[in-house]
Amino acid sequence: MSKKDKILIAAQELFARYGYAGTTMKMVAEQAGVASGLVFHYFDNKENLFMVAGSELIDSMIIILHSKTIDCDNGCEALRGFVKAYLDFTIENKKTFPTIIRCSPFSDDNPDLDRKRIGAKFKELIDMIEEFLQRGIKDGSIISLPVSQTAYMVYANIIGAVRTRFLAPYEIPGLFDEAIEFIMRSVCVAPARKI
Amino acid sequence: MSKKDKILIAAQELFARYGYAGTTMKMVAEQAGVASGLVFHYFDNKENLFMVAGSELIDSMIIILHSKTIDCDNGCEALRGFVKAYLDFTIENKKTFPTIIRCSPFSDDNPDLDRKRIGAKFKELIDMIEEFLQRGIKDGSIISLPVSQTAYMVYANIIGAVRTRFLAPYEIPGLFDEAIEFIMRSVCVAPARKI
Amino acid sequence: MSKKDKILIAAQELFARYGYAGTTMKMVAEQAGVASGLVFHYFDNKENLFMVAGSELIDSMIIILHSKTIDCDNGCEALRGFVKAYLDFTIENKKTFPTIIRCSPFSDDNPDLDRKRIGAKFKELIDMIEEFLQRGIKDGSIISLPVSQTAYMVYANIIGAVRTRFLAPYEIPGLFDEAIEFIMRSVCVAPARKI
Amino acid sequence: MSKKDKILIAAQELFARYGYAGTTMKMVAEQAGVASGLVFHYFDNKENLFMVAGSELIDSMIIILHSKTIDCDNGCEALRGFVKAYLDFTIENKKTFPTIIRCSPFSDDNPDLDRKRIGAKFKELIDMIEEFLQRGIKDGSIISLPVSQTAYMVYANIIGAVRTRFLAPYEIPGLFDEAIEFIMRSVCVAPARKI
DNA sequence: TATGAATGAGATTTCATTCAT
DNA sequence: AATGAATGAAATCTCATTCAT
Repeated sequence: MSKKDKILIAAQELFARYGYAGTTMKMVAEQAGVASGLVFHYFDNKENLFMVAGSELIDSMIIILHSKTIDCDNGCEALRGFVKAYLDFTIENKKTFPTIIRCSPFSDDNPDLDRKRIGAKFKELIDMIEEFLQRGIKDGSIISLPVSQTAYMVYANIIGAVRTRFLAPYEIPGLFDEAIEFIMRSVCVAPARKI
Repeated sequence: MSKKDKILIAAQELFARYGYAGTTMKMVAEQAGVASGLVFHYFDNKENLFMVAGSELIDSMIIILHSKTIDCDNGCEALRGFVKAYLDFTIENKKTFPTIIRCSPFSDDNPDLDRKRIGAKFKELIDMIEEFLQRGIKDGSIISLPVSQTAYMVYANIIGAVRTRFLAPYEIPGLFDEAIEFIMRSVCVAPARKI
Repeated sequence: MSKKDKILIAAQELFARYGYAGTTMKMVAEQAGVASGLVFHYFDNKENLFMVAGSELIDSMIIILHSKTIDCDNGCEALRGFVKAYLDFTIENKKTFPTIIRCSPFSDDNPDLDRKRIGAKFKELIDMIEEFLQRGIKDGSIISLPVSQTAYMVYANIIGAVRTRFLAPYEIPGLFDEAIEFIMRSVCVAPARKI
Repeated sequence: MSKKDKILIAAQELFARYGYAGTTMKMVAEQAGVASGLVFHYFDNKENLFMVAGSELIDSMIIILHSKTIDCDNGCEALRGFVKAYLDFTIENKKTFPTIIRCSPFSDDNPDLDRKRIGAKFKELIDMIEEFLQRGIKDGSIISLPVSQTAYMVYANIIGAVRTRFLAPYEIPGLFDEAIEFIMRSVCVAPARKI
């Protein structure tokens, strides 16, 4: 692995564990096994390193989310696939995922950071949800509802579930499964409820 | 107002706007119009000031939430009352509310902070939700569901909605109203759906 | 006991345990059970409090040393009595005695302090020793030696023994007894050695 | 000279003159002609700087003491050589030597400091004295006496003499010479007394 | 590309001291 | 005599960043 990659991975893990302010450039250099100057050589400054570290994680997540929702039968199934894939991704990347939490526009970590670039990527996720909702309403698998606000609420559910699991000290078995059901119940035309 | 109170209010506003790391003790002292030493005289250190600032806000919120849910007809209505009162509170205290976000156990701001004391207060909120769910299931206003996980998910919805409104750069009209409907649809026995 | 006395005793104990820099005026006030302002009311400032605390201890020691050496048969016995009384005093006042160590001109604690007044009292001790030596040389109980330098060396022995016992982490049984013998051997005409 | 060395020398001189509390890291940086951050870069914190400054001085002293006592004819001569070399060292290093006084376990400067590491080095000195005494008793140059306690007392003499010279405001010509004689008289089999 | 010495602004915290009551 | 709120200078320490090599 190149030293540049080592730095990026170190940054992703450290920002995940210690937050933006709690992570120093020296810590990143040490964990990556390089001189501190090299971190600046490749990433210019701390904010940029943080944003690149986050971007890179989100990009890989977005690719997976697309692939997991590409061939779903209807809007409701696509939505379920999206939520499940998202939550699975957080578990599979539990050492680095909190960095995504922290660099998202929903973060409370360092409000001074310029999250425009990353904000756009998160918008992409919201747009995917909106699209699924729209499709579901059309194909009859999702009830009639205001798509824009609901898309944010679906995403808000994911945010909340992920934060509860990753940040809060509460241990709740089956939380992620229940998160999916919670959303489905709210937006999908439940089979049992169909006359 | 006493200087101690001035310090606390300054802290609540500054932590809300700039986060934990972004707020300095000097900023607090200046905004409160006191010497920096006085901040330490009353609050010992930055972490304690942050926790006291957060605690005090949560306490006042909890009192309101209790009063707004005390005489609801059934579990579903109590739950709706709780969620609405919570969201209303955030709007009425928009200058200071983000401090609650930041000192909550769901925060990603400074993972090193000892949030035990405050975590207990948040647990109280979760417990209120759980109790409403239980009551609703018994009185037939809420569908049968796993109360513990669902309580967390209801709270996760609130967290997500509040974060979207307070932290994210997205402007979504009617988001809070929709948040209430989203939750109600997921857990309540909707009149339209009865038989 | 008057509050003024309580403050003085608190100061003597705290300076003994934590040194000049390690003791704060607030600590003194707390241990004495008074408001911090009162410490300043009675003692003006920290340096003065330290000096008064030390002076008072030395004064009481000097009185004892005089009384214990007043009726010795010869110079050698007077010297022995002095050294023994000094060492005994340190043991009987072990909670406060280190304050004498710290405010003495032989201290390395805070070289900026003005020790003139206290230096004079220590000179009194050196003078006592010198007098005993002189008497002993005259009455034949002490060998011929340069009294001035030797007086300092006798005192140096006491200083060293006391520091070893009170400050160093070494536990040496019988050190004080041996200190007396060490001095006696060096300056007295030992009975066994008399032809 | 490297900047690291400059810092160490500045520290040794300043701690010697102003004590631990009286020396600030800024003073050290200024005297060394470097930025304050560099002092922390190399020595982490004030306590460590103090201990390293002291250690380094003691190490060089121990080497000299060994070399000056290596080929003495008997225990008494070795002891005399040790004491003389010790006192000479303090004079030759009078600008820095008080730092050794202050970081020794016999110091009253800042009782909170962790002197374990340095205490071990001082124990080495005590052990040297004990060895000389033992040798002297065996070879007949030193009288029969309890070696352990006496070793401490010999060292106590050195401590006392050095403190009187370096810290006290008393000017006593010939004090160090007399210190040697004082010790010799107390422990050695004086030629004149033989037979 | 790679190192790590070097900088210096700025943060937290401490604490002697003052002063109104 | 007694309190403790209030001040503010100064100390320790951190850390992003630069730069010579």
